[in-house]
Amino acid sequence: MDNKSNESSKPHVIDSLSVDNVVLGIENGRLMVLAAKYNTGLAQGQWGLLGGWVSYDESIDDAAKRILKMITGVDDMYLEQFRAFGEVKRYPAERVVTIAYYALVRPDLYKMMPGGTASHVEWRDVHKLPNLIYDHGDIVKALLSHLKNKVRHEPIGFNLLPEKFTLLQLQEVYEAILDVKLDKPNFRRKILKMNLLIDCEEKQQGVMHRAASLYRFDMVVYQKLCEHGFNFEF
Amino acid sequence: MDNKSNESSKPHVIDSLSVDNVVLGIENGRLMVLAAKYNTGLAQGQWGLLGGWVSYDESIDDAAKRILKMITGVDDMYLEQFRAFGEVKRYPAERVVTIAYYALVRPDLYKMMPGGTASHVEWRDVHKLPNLIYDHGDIVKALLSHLKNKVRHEPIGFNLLPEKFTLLQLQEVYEAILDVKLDKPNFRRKILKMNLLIDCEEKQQGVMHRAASLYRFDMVVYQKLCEHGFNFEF
DNA sequence: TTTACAAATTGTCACAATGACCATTATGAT
DNA sequence: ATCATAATGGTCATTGTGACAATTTGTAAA
Repeated sequence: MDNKSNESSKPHVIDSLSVDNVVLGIENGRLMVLAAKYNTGLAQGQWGLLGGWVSYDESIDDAAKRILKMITGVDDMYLEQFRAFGEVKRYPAERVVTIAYYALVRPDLYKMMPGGTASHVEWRDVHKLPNLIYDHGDIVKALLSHLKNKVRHEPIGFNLLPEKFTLLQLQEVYEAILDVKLDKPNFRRKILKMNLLIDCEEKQQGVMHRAASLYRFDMVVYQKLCEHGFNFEF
Repeated sequence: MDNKSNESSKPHVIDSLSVDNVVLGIENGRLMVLAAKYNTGLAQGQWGLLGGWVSYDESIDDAAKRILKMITGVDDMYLEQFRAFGEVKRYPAERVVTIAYYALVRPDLYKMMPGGTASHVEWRDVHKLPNLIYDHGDIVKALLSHLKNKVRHEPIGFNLLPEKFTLLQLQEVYEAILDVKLDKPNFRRKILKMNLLIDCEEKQQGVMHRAASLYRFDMVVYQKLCEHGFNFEF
């Protein structure tokens, strides 16, 4: 967030430029976002995205990573730039442009260790968000709509699912993001035909019905599809 | 561009934040980009994109428009944000993050009136660009690759073609951006089937062969497809 | 041990979309 | 009239799609 605290680290930050990270994950088939409760500055006591100032001597990509780590303790998350938000009044105290980044991850994989400007960090259902500071609500909304689009042209799931997963789990990722119900047999047929998945020759464990086969992504194909795109209408 | 001149308009600009516009158009089936030759500041005498500083009291979108107008005299161009470029050393003199915008237009429609920091403005073939200042070459390259992708999911052409155009002209737009040859009958079939075009019931004039029918975009469908996307594999 | 259930998986079928072509038509120029 | 050049129309085999019905497999209750 654009939290300008009173300590004067002035020469080291660009005080008109911040970064805000939107970390998304799926829990029980619901799309969740990581929110931070701030304990200093303008945003004190309020919820917002995982943001902070860009330092003078780091790239914006590095700033996003550093800030994510500072707030959550998490180190190894792949962030992608979404876009800049630059309305004049978006930040109340002064003029601040922010660059939004996002990540798609598995909530269970990361242990949050809140630090820096945030006192808590929590997963929240994207459809039941509290009011967020500044324009962070708009950022989330814009990102969700961006993702709905993106999902149709690029494979996703690699970061959202465990290494080995069932077809239904993958389907649920799509359903959570697109917010629709899909036909199981047809989903299976289409996704299998694109050669993106490798059969692990293993079965799901501990379910009280017929166990599903486990699959993993073929990373070579995955990369290629990410670059060249494909069509996923459903 | 990120041209920090020596006049001190200091309190009015965010001196770590610039905007760079990439204006693209098609001329004789070739994709062209608008380049400016600067006459002040660090970039003096060199070619670059259409850039400048973001003022303290204008949104970044407004800054992009203002700067475009300052450099080219052109007022009514639709700009869309591409993304931010924020490597530490991208600008030599100090730390500057830039936000790239782009437009797709008809070159013949705009009369350039160079002004502000630029002495000339010229259309250049994107595949035969001179060396551009800073990371402007990278920005163009990244944008072209972004467009190749975008074109497959959203209709384009509205700003690139005259109001009334032939199917071949539209096909040439796709060919210029995708840098491939397409099959004429198949292109026709596919594009017509999506209900995006309205037959003007008019023929092309002044060609020395069978005249083609003229079409125009159905703006309602066009908007809808822009939002919801579609599949354009070819 | 049978039965009921839940979900995975396989299969079918009519229909639409695609890619690679070939064929026909229109029009100015020679 | 004939030619050159594109526009436009059509064929056809193949593949992809959506809507389902049918079958299989594993757990758990009767």
